[in-house]
Amino acid sequence: MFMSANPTQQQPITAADKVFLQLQQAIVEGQIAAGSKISEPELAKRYDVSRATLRDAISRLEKCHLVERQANVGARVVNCTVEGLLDLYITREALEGMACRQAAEKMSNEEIVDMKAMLEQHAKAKALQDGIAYYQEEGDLDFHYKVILGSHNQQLINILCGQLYHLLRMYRCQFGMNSPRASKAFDEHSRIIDAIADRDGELAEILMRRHIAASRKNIENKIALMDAEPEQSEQTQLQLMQQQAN
Amino acid sequence: MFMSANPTQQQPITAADKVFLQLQQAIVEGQIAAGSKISEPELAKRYDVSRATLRDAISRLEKCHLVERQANVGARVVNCTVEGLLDLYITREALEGMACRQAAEKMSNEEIVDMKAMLEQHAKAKALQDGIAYYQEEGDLDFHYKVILGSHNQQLINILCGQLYHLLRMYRCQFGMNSPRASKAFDEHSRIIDAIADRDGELAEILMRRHIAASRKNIENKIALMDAEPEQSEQTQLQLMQQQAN
DNA sequence: CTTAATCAAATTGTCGACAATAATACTTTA
DNA sequence: TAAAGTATTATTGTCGACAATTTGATTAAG
Repeated sequence: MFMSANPTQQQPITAADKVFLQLQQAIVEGQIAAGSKISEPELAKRYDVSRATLRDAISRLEKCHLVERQANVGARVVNCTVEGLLDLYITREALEGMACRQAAEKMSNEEIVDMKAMLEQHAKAKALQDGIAYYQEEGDLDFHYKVILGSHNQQLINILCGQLYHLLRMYRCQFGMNSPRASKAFDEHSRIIDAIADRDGELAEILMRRHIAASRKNIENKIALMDAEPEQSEQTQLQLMQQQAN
Repeated sequence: MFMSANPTQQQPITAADKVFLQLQQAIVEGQIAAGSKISEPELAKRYDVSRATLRDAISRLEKCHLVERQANVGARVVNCTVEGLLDLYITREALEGMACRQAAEKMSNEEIVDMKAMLEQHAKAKALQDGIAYYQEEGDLDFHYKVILGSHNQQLINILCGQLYHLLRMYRCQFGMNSPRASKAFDEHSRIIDAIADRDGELAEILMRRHIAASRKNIENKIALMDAEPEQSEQTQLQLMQQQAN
């Protein structure tokens, strides 16, 4: 099967690392509800660490924009709003577009060969009609991840892989995005790699921006559709947003 | 005179806030040397706070990419390399370009009027031949700051104002960038505002990207020039990069 | 003399307790 | 009864001390 390495997950060294990773997963998957307050004493007891260690973990969650802290008040998990999701996609369009342009200029030939091989595997899985869910989730992230790394721009890599990546995962989990655009997305990925292989940075950026903008417009359409039929509750609306973005 | 509000500087509430702001300034201005190790016991004594408080301050410095921490080893101030500077400008080009596009779509008419008024003041100061240094430094940052806020995109605002802004200031201080492009930059600012006022997001993005790319190419030219005359020391080379970027 | 191993010192990670601030419950007053 | 003020409780911010790890210095072996 695919090697589904979580791009940003480094193995934990210290105790605060472990708590950070556990909290991160709990927040991304919604076990700790979006918008809920984080109680330091409670979580310190639950994870069996001191408050100092827990605070260290929380400060790292702040770095990935998963929680927001207020002085003398405490930390809250961010709440997933439609505006926040659109803001995130706009930001990704800018950053990943530029990363793609840089990748076309800076990737080594080996890296390009590796990426083509990865896409071949995706194609096989797709043809075999199995592992599609896998491709839809991890496979898509892997592709974007490799392009970002290919930029060889530490600033872009830090922001995209270190910060926005986990927030994106959170939105995908909480809004239940299942991506029926899988086959279309695969073709788009393919053309992007071609542009990179041709060392055509300008085209590579345009294609990546379109690729991400298409997902965003998909979401916007769903929103507009929901606004036209306002008999649904807000909660149901969010659940209806399943099967859409990639 | 101008109201030179530091865009991102919120007034300190807690002790860790004060230490954070002092350390931030010290690092940006080079009083704490780039690349140097941060000794927790030493700085805790110097600023007369406990190590826990100091560690909290350091974790916030990490968020602005001013220091990098390694488990069980400690924190170091980032070192200012030419590659890092170019990476930063590339990232700004992507993010501020998109912010400018969004600003053209989302800014209120009042905001646009305010920004035009600000540019008028810059023009007066420029005509009067005084305050030019001011315009070159704070004025330029104020312009970019207003455009970023105008995007009304919290993600872009957080990344640009909360993180990259201070790193950019650090590079400007340490490389002594004085921006002789002031008058040219002023014209570019002017055209960007026109595009925003016309609600032409596509043009606004293109102009902002060119504006930032021009500064980057200016830097790259200096580098190439220095590589052609390699008799200078690396330290001297960095100092020679004065008078260039905006 | 160089390299490896061992030991000592310093630094980082973690903990529990106290102080300061915010949130809640209660009382008092109009 | 409603509103404002006060007191109580709980949470966050800060501190000093101990444990674990790294760094360097010293010694031993090749």
